[in-house]
Amino acid sequence: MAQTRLSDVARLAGVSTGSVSNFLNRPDRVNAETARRVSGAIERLGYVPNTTARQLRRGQSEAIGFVITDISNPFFTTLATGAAQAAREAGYALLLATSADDESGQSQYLDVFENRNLDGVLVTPARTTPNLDKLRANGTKVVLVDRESDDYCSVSVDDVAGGLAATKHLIDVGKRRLMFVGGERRIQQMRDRVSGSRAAVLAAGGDVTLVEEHRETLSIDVGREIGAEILALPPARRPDGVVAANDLVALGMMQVLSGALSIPDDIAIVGYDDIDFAAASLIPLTTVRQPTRELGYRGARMLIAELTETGEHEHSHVVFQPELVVRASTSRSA
Amino acid sequence: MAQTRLSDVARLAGVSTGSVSNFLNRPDRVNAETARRVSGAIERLGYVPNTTARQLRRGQSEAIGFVITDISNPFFTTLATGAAQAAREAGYALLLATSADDESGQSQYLDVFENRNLDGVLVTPARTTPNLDKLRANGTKVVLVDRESDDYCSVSVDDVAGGLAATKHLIDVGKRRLMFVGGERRIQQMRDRVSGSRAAVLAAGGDVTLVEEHRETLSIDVGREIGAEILALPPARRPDGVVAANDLVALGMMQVLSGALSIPDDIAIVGYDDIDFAAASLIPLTTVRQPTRELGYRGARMLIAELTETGEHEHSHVVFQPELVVRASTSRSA
DNA sequence: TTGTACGCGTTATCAG
DNA sequence: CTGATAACGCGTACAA
Repeated sequence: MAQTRLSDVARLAGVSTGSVSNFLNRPDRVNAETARRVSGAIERLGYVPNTTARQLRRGQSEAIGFVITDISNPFFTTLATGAAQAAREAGYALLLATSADDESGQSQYLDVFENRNLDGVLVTPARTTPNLDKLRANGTKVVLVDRESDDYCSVSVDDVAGGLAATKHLIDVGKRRLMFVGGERRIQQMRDRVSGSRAAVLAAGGDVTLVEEHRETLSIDVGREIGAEILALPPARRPDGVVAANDLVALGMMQVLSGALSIPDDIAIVGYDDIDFAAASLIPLTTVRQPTRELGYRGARMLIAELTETGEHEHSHVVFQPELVVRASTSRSA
Repeated sequence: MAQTRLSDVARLAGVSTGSVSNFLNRPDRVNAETARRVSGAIERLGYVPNTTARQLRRGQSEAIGFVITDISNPFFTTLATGAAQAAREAGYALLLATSADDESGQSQYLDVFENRNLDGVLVTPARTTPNLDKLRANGTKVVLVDRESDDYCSVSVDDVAGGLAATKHLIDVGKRRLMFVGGERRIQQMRDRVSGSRAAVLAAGGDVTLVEEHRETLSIDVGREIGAEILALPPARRPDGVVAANDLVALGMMQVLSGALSIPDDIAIVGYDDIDFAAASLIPLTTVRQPTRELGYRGARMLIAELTETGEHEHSHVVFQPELVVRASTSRSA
């Protein structure tokens, strides 16, 4: 496609390639007349610099990656929106990839980026833990989002507090037979939310019970399944309060349950994340709000800071506090 | 940092760089013994080829781009999922970008990719029409998704049929005072849906009326606004049937309306797209289903085909038919 | 079959 | 401030 290159511009402008490059990258080092001519030539030729060559030369891509483990969950896309904004502001490209849980069951996860020599990646909790150390050894910076670790920079939310707040709220509105619906126990995040939930139950004293239900994935469909299971139970054994580990399951459960039971009277439901659809439900969903966009934004900022900083790097950790948003799914007055 | 390179592998294996390269790219041209040693050296060094250099040399990136105009709309993420799968299958990377409607009001749209020398991009309808011709002149292939044009390959859905089906359905269930809620009229897609809707009204004869409401964006919030406006109307002037141009607005409207009116008796609502949340609503939403994932998948396949084909290119166009999915928001029996 | 050498388009260094 | 030139890491003729 006969790409017009730097040297073409130089020739047309009657200057050297060095000057064109300078004009592009350090405009202050080139005199006005030269600048004018170069700029004119670029215009006339419709020249667009070749990023690949620049990358090769500079040894960096000015691009960061973010793999979305579940793109159908608005929580992750909101995270991505925040990250994208930070990237844009800093002149970085954000390479989004969807995690490939392909047929073989093999999750490719970060392999997608293995090759694409990004300057850094944002990593969220997932079933399959990628080999972060290998990535780092290859010179790629890593920042953990919505997850903590001593070995990496991270931005996260206090999940123990979230689980606790959700559960305490149910107890406060008079619920006693509680159920916690969570995801993979392997994910630290899930363990934290559960332990917050347990702590709340413990603090409430003897008459509150908590049963736990864990599923591999937390989707609307899974929510429907669990809802159906609850309906199949004899009424006396049904929970009267549910803490769901994300809004998707909560919404799915609520759909099924609202047909047969009264929400929040017979059964109250708390979700997690506060995705847009939580507030938009016909019975608005009480949920634990995470500063989702902010999470993505700060994570990306942190990553870019690490990329541009000189000298020794010190891992930093930001922990946000979640906020319980009370709506009609747990409270008549909300 | 000190990235291990091809020559390091060559030295350790005791062969030339050419042989290592051959081993990597045309394994058939290298003898077994050499292959063994190269492979061993790669293993030992943890060598990963530098994609940037390869790109520069080969003049292509094996990456395609897709910009999501509204990442908070699951319709687009589903589209992306389909495209991602096709890309993955073909060994391409899919670069997702979120369209930057930044503060300045300037939509950057495809500019994000301008520089990143992708082999091709997938383009969806948007307020700002990017300069596709310029992109193409630069050697980047373009395929339109969910939108048609003679000058580019495209995958789309028959929007006239969709608007018609939705509207006819409302008329069939006895609605007479219809309302169409659409987005920017500049977008061809919107015009098509409206004209389908009008055609249905016309076909129904005299006693059916249709009012149109157009908004710049079609979000849950906008749906709530319009819902509130409807409630503010004197009952006799309220529509009894609404066709919304996407599920988001429909869901937002339904939330507000369901508080004061009976759905579908007082007012029936049809959405568009069939995102997951349409079926998951407490009153499941009747909607016009688009083969969304398939749309993304086919678009990407088409693009990749164009990239790998030799000889003359012939633009191809695939048009899917939408399917009305009847649920409780328009029919008691559903 | 394998090795050598050159070039992809850019940036950075270093004289001038 | 500008120009020449050497890398960046890899792929591929071409020669051996």
